[in-house]
Amino acid sequence: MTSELQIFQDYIRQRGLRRTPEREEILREIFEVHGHFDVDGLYLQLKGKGSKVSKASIYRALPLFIDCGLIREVDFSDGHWHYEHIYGHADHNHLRCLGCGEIQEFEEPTLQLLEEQLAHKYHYQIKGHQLQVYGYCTACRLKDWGRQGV
Amino acid sequence: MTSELQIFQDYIRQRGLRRTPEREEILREIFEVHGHFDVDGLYLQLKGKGSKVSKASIYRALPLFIDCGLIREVDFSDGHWHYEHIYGHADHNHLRCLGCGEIQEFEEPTLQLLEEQLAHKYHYQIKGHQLQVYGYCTACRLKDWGRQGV
DNA sequence: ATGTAATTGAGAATTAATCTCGATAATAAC
DNA sequence: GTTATTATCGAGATTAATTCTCAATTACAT
Repeated sequence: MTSELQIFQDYIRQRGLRRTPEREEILREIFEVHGHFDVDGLYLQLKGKGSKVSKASIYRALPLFIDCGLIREVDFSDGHWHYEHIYGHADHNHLRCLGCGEIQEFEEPTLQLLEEQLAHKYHYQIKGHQLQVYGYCTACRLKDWGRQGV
Repeated sequence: MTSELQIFQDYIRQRGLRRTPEREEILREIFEVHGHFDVDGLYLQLKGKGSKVSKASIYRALPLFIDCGLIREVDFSDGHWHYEHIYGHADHNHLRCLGCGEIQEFEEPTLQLLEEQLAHKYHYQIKGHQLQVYGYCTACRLKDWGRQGV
């Protein structure tokens, strides 16, 4: 059994929830894919493999995976949530092109220090952060003559 | 005339758009309020003052204010966009309590350097960033016994 | 085996945001 | 000032992501 599944099942047991084939199917699919995903894409992928899992179940399962630290929400400011693996992946942030939507991932270890400073200064228990940097990639900068200050 | 209005009118003229009482009303209201706001709150405030401005007009005006650098979108992960002044305010980020929603603002000047590094490394023209740090404030940590790892 | 209560799928409901369209009004040209 | 052009307006319809409802199912404890 993969350790993602193990983590999830420990979480399930600990919370008095139930192991269901649907939840395992969804989790397995998520960890077979690399990179970001969203609800719609995940649903279509599962459907394409003959799965009968409903969107409602996906919407219900994702918060559990988030809660046990396997995945997290990512905001690409395009009207719906995206998600990505946390488990087994180095912490990273996203540089997004406002023109074409391309995503570059980058690491910024100093944010760990920032979290500790903030925890101390404001007496917070920090659970995480989201850093999105946005701008225009070279290709889009050359394309869009109309825009200002480019 | 306030300089926010001046900036907006320069922008309007430059783009061949039109000065309308609705847009000025909305802009004036935004800059009378301090702190964050959202479309619904802004609409109700205007309505409360007897304004006839429609929500559609607010939705249409905000992108203009964003485009000319007066305000920006802020993501509090609660299902809709929030906005805040940029003009006349130091760049800052948000520390949000997952329990009660309290927002602490903090400055982190090193992100300016990070932007420059990213611009160089990935050949991007950086337009801005969003950093949200989230966790639990002292009060919420004491309240929520049920949660884990608190 | 049985009881219970968590979970499911299907579709309705909700909600933020966008779009449509006829009416209005800001600007430019005369 | 008058007129023409067309951006902008308000109201309501539409879209799309997400959540909710509810009856049927099923995981788990006893």
